[in-house]
Amino acid sequence: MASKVTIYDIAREASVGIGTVSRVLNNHPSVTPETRKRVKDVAIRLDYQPHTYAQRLARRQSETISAIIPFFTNYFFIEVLQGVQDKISQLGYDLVLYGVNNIDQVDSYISRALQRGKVDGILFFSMRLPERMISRLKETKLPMVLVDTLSPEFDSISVANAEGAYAATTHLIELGHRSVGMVNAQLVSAPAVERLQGYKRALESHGISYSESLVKSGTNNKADGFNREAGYEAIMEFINNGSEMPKAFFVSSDIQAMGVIAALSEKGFRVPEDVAVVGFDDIELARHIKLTTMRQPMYQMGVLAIERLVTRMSNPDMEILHTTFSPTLIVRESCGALRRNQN
Amino acid sequence: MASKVTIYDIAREASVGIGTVSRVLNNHPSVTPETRKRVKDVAIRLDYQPHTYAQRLARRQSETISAIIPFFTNYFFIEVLQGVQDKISQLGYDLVLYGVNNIDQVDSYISRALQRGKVDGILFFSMRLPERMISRLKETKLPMVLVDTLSPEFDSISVANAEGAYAATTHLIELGHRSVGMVNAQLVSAPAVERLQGYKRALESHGISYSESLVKSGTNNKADGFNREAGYEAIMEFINNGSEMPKAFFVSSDIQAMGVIAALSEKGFRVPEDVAVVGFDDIELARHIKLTTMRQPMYQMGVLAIERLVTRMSNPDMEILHTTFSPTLIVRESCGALRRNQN
DNA sequence: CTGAAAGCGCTAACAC
DNA sequence: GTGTTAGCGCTTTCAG
Repeated sequence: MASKVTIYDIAREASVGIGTVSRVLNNHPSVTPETRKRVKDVAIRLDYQPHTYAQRLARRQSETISAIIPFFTNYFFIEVLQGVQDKISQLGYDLVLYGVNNIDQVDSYISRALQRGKVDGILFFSMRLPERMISRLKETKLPMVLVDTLSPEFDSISVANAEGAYAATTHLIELGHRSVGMVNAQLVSAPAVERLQGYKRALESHGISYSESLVKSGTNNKADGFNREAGYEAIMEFINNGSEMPKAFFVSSDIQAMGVIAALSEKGFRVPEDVAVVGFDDIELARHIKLTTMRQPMYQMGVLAIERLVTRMSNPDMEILHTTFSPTLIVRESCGALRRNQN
Repeated sequence: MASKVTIYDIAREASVGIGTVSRVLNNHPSVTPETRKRVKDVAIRLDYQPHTYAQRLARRQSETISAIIPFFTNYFFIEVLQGVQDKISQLGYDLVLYGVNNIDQVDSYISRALQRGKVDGILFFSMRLPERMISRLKETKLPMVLVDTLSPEFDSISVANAEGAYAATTHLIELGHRSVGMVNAQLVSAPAVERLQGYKRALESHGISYSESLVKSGTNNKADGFNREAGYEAIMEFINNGSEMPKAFFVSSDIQAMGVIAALSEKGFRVPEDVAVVGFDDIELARHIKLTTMRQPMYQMGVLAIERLVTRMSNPDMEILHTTFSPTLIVRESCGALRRNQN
């Protein structure tokens, strides 16, 4: 029998008014210890459970946060999501998930999250925020934080792409490489642009001149070029162009690095002996294929995203904050550093 | 300014009662076309949005489904989740996600989902349903469907493990192998038991006698032995035992197969030339490492899970249904079949 | 400190 | 057809 116990039942059994019951249940101070105990006992005996939606309606608060995430970035978001989930349930909030399989769903999900009273805040992941939505979002004043994407109008949590690319490239240079190429994603993507900058800067700081012919992207633009095939194609371009193969590559994502390595070994280049490779992201896969890469603190980013959101909720006029995390270099075998050390 | 428009505002502006407004908004038939239009126009002009929780309270329906999923099965659930999400939003429901990072969270999440009126149904993934929860679940009569796990008391969607194992093993046998071993997970896991059965049955049907010494598990029991290290260890056991290495392996999961292949190549066995391997799951990784495996129709399972749940919701006394999907063999390079064909 | 009463915004049964 | 009214279950004044 589904418990249909309401505060009225408790009030009757405990011979008090519903107001008192409500106070007890919400730990309101002004209740005598005696009545408090009496009410509590009855509540437990009756196995009372509050009706979530009645509370939400009366409190004018949803205790719910929704996350709009692209399912196609898979690896990244799943780890961030774990941080989000842990923090969110620690706070007693609910997480309603809007997983985007198709970019067209974004608008409708935003609209849904915007329904009056529906959620207290939104987390928006990895996608460009549609221009036409910004004003609506601003109007409703619904707190939102962006994760892995940017907009001057909203708080954001992201990763220092340029810095990470700088570190990755520098690592390769310090390993003795003077000829380091880059396999990048499409430049429509902000992270791709930033990672390219970091790469250039690293070259520059080490007195190596930048050569456009050493950076390739592939043509497959699924996920803005952050995909395995694009990595594969990029290497093939080097080969088909007859250009000389660099001795090292910084690749803008691990998943592309997969393709890079496949193409390389298909063409007889050994990694890392002939060509060293460093990726970006540290997806779970990276560990398995022993890829040296830049790790983003994904779980932490999730946790912080919720913390920031909650802060914003209780402090709507707080100045907008953009936080960027520094990725850390994870040295595995694909860069050749370990082997070198052993000698 | 956040729209605070209620049906009262609409009623006033359109000079009708709130009942009529509600009827129009809910497409109730008994309203004149004229008033219907008038009300609709006002609603649009005022940018009216229903208050979700007021509706849920009044309708005694949450239009929400919650999914309790283990985050540690990563690859599998994320694909299933896409099916779940697509179907769920097509039905206009909300998905509240309870991601389990730690098995202890299960009880508390179930309790939360069980809160009066909170959700219309639950999807429970991949984990053993805690015994002590079964009676509570039954009592509340809240519809629930299990995905990738079983209990006689609830509807379930799962994969035909024995059948898949049979197919995988048979494939190896048909490739000419008479000595095929199995690397299995821990037998506390139902899928592991079933996959072992399928393996045995395949041997038997092809007149090959089963030998216990050909199946190993490794000792790492994280995720019930469905992990990379366990696969690695299993192969090492073969080597340390001095037992002869089988020429082919059926491995109970792709992630274990990763470890198997790593161990094999570390010990100088080439895959598939020296040892053929077939996995199970077809996680995304499998494609990258060219692993032959048994594919589970994950997206479809997600879609069906929601369909089943919705059916159960509108038909509580329906007989309990257990659906099993047949996995399909995906031939890639690790089994040696492709190479063979080329000859 | 506590009870009564007035909402929160919507649905649905009931009259006319 | 349409307006009125009574809830849905809880929170929160407002008296006392």
